[in-house]
Amino acid sequence: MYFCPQDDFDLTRIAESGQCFRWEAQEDGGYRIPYRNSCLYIRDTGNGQFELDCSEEEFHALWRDYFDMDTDYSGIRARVDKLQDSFLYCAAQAEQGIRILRQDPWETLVSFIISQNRNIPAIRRSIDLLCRAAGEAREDRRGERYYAFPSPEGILKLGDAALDACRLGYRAKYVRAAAQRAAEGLFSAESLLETPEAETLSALTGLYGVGIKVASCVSLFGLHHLDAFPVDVWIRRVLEAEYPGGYPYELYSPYNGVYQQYMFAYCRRQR
DNA sequence: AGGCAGGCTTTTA
DNA sequence: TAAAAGCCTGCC
Repeated sequence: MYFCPQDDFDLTRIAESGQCFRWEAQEDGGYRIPYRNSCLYIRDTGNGQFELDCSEEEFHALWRDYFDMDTDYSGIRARVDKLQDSFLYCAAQAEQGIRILRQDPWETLVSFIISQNRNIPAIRRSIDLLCRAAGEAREDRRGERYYAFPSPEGILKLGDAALDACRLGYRAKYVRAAAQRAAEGLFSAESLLETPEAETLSALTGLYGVGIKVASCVSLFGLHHLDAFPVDVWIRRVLEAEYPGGYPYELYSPYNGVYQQYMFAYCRRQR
């Protein structure tokens, strides 16, 4: 099918924005995207049209929500005043096309536990190894194999050696602990979607190996709390350099997380 | 109590 | 060799 988005929608900027780690770039410039029980090939044809290999029904049932098509990103960008905050204005202009995906909460939690103190290629590699080791093998619509993200039980079935082979380093014990809590029914990433936003950060930081940064990333990228504002080394530098008098969180609420994402991508592009 | 130094795996540049 | 979408532990 073909899809003509009426709002910001740039696959490459989303893929490189550091919120998702399992999109696979294809030779035709498109991407293969595994999500829940499906796997999508999507490609920008260049005429404002995107080619997808799913049915209209599946698009409306699954992918429209995944791409967060009910949120108005151009409207969110338009809230930034060019004169009042020229830095954020430039960042949002430069990174126009980014959206915050509605990703699976469990996958997002494990992914950002794995992300700590590592660069993006290393994160992607570990997640891929984990999916191959513990995820269910499936076939996409082209008959190519892909792996679902492993359940807590799937991760627990791995022995220490198998988990170490995923190159998680000292994070392996954090991943195992989260899987343990989930398997025991003491924690549910999915249920946080129904939890009041104010309680989610403490619920997440209660997990071994989850600090405020990882919890904020899970809130933003896994629970779609668009006001969550992860502060990592890049954002810390930006806040020091561009907002010496303090960053105006209240002004940009409830979309601080979206603006954070523009700034993050913009800064990394300048490197 | 709350802040800070040191350590942690592995990969990449 | 240093840095990388950090966090835990122990010390003060």
